[in-house]
Amino acid sequence: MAKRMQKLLLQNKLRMDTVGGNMERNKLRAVIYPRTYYRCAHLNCPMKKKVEQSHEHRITKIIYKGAHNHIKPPLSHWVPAPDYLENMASQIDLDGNLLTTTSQDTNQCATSEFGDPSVSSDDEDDWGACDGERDEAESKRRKIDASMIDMSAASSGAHEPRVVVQTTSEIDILDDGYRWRKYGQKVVKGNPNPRSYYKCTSPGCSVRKHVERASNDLKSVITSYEGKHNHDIPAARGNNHSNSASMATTSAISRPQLLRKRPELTLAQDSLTTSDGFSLAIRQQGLNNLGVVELSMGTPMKVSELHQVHPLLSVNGKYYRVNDTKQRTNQMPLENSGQTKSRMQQNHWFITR
DNA sequence: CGATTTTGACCGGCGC
DNA sequence: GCGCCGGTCAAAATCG
Repeated sequence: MAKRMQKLLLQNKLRMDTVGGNMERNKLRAVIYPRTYYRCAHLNCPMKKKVEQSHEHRITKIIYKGAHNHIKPPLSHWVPAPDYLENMASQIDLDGNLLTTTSQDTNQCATSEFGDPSVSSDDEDDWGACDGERDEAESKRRKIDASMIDMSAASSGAHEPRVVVQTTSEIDILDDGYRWRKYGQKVVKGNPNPRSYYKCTSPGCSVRKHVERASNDLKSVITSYEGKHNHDIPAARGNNHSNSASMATTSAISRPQLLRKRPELTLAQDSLTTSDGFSLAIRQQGLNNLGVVELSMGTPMKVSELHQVHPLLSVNGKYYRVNDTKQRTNQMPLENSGQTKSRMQQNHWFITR
């Protein structure tokens, strides 16, 4: 115990010693890993998005921050954060949203519009804090993370981007439908809150995630997923300790109960064009600020990536479990409960509840 | 008793 | 070359 306290104290000391000089590091990183910053075009909507790419224009990391505070508009999704805007181009991002512009990370300070006090340490320097007191260690850590991703992507061309989900919650672990085994816990520099490491328990599946609370906001939980599941969502087990990391620290609701509350949402193809606008939100009961994937009229949507890492989604505030049914080709039976049913054009998607 | 968590040790990359 | 650091391993402990 004393040894751990000593270690924490040492880390805090190091943190104090190494603040400053962070701007230079970030500038260097921006050159290596250009970023694109977006915010929702809707008036006063706090939803933000950050896309990090390698030089090969491969998306290595996407961070969603906040949640939309409005109903999905018929068109338009994201606009570049104005203070980062330099170059303009068209692209479609990983989750299929049509991005009308891109911007390169110049590491400039954002305006107060992006100075959301709830922003975690992972975002704050990028989205608006820029106060010169950013924690160097955190910056370094992010640099290392991005380097690992990008190096792998460059060498193999097959590395999946890391998906980072941030939420405000007293709950640590997102119940994403998969089963995880904790294999480590570490106090990382710049954050007194320990980071927990999890592996997917499915044989042969190498997906990992880590979970930590933001250092500057104890209510903010950052979950990073790495890799793609090569299997379906495991069936709910009996009333045992499945997903015990989650159950132990989060919910009093048993897992079978949770699953019963999530009707099926079936994915028939990766891409689709919607005839009606709505949003898919990575969400969990009691949690509000998880990543959001938007669908709007006429916009192609690719959710296979997200499906691989986080299959439990909500549609317009209702909970769904996403199943990849490419093997099953046709639609699943509709589970008519008398509530809303959304049927996408051309039978690509069937959403039931 | 099997599954999972805990936790100290270890490893490899990186910066100085 | 050394030390720091994040990530992982693996034995012991704990849980259900």
